[in-house]
Amino acid sequence: MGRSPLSADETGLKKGPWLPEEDDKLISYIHKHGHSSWSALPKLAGLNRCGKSCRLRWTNYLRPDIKRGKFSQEEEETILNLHAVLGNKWSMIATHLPGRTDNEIKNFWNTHLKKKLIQMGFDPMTHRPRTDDIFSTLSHLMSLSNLRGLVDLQQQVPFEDQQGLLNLQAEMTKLQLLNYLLQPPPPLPMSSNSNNINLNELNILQDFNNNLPSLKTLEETHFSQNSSPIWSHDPSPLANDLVLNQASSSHEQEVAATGPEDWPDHLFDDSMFPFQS
DNA sequence: AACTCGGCCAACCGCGACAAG
DNA sequence: GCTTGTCGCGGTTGGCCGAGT
Repeated sequence: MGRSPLSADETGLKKGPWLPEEDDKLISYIHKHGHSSWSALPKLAGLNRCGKSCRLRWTNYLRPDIKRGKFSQEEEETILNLHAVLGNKWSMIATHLPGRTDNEIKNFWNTHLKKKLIQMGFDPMTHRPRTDDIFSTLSHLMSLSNLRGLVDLQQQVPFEDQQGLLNLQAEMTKLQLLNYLLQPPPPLPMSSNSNNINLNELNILQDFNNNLPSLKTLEETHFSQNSSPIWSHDPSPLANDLVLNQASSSHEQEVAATGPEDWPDHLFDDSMFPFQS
């Protein structure tokens, strides 16, 4: 894994850091002939490297339009915003940052931005407050509203409070399903060409990201309105759409399209409720 | 001065997508 | 439809370098 310490592999091709002479050969060849075939290029250019290595060296380092130096605040914000929508699609993010390579952005993300988000208490993959924090904050809600203990609990509360309890449970279950569908980072609903994200789908994701109520809002709303459904606060109707969009299989779509009361038991297994154990 | 540690980045690997035969 | 070759992407890591002890 990673860069081999060896200078050449079993095929006799050189590996490891590039020498200035090699760079010169590659640049000179590409300036004269272009790079229509990377696999054929090394031989034609007189390089003892594999085509893959040449392509990487050119695209990540030698290309004339590469911008060097620190990322600006604007670039940093662009990366954060795009990552929130696209996830680890570095090449797609790079298309929005002229002069920056996917590798450079990936490195910047892994060494700076990811740590920054973690320090701020955000999950770097979902850009939401850390899941464990969510669960610790809401655990007291769930202790009042144990989905699997619904019947028992219902028998212990006055009849007039039961509808509120049901509402809360339904909405918490929805939140759980959403969380389930969003983690790991949402698989993008791609069109046939994986490099061309469907703009409508992108807009839905962006809108959802912008409109998803924060945990604080959810909690405040719930406590102020007591038993009102948490998701009724959502100013956007996109939450339900997103659940449907994130459901990649027909079965998931079927589940998402129905109400929590219709969802199958396997959605409520222990893995869905880490805060209960 | 010598050593350790951690951050950073260039470059490698594996894999999936795609095209051609 | 299957196989093979090529390309591009994302994840990973070796090694350099500066800061700290």
